[in-house]
Amino acid sequence: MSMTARPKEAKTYTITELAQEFDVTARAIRFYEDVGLLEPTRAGRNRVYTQRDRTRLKLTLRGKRLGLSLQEIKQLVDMYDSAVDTAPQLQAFLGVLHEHRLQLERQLEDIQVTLAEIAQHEERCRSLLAEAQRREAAAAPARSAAPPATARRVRA
Amino acid sequence: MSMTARPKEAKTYTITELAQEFDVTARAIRFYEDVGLLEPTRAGRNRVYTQRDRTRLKLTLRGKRLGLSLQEIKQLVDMYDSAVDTAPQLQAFLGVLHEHRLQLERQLEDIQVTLAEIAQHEERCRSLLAEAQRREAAAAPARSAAPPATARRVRA
DNA sequence: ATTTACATTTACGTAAACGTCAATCACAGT
DNA sequence: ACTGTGATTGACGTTTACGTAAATGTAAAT
Repeated sequence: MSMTARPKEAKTYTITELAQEFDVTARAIRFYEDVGLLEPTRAGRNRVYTQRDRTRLKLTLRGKRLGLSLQEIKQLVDMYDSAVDTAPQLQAFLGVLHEHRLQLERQLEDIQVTLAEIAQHEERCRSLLAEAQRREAAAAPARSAAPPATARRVRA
Repeated sequence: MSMTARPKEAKTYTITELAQEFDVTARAIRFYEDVGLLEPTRAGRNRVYTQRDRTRLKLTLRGKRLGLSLQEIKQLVDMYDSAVDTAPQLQAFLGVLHEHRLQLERQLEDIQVTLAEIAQHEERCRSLLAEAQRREAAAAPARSAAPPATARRVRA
């Protein structure tokens, strides 16, 4: 029986593994540790990241894509896996969640508006392009074997 | 007849008007001018913003909410109201639009995933809250006239 | 003619989020 | 024992996006 599977020990990651998986630099990952977002253990000198760290890194990068600061991300992530049980704590948590949701909903609106605008631009662009190609066809009549240079520069 | 309406001259804005309308500082607006996002004319020393400037400012702030840098915003906004007519230009434009759309779609996914997670957190939170309130009711029996202090701290 | 109240310009300051060395350390291969 | 190869640790540098303070101008109110 092969012994490659070790169910006892939870899967861990090195810094380069995480860096490659999420396409960030090791420097960035260490920086996230300085900020308090990650808390890897050590194997001698080297960092060892747990599954929890991996998840928090993932959430961190998602937060960044959404335009949050590392501090904001830390607040949220910390809340998300901290144990709250008293009523005031829970109320505060709900308040933060509500705020976060409102912000995301505003952002969602921004995105949808922008996507609609992009669709319009694309449409206009394609019609202008068709027109330009008609002009070109009229200017360079009857040459189907060797296509014009500019037309070849079109990317797929 | 009142002469407050002057259809000849297009509506313009002062820097403070725009600052108030969009809730940003005048400093920020001037900074956007340094970057090349706005090009107000002058009335003597003072800046005069056209409708076009207002629109570009609006787009700028929306871009910021989406996490774009001012440089990225400038590229996009410049493209959007620049006149392109040659085929290669149009192709390049379409390429940029495509990239922008891909990024927005990724962001939209991030947002939807996060909103779903928030909904879960809220649900769990409310159930824990209900439980906490049951515990509290058991600990402080029969006191409906003067509600307990902690329960009063709950925000609307 | 002052005072008041903004708007502008110039310039330095700053917080965030890393990048970029340089030096040290540790271990694997030869 | 020597030599990479890669991780770590300072420490300083950089870019972005303004904030903030000081000096100046200027139009309006008293």
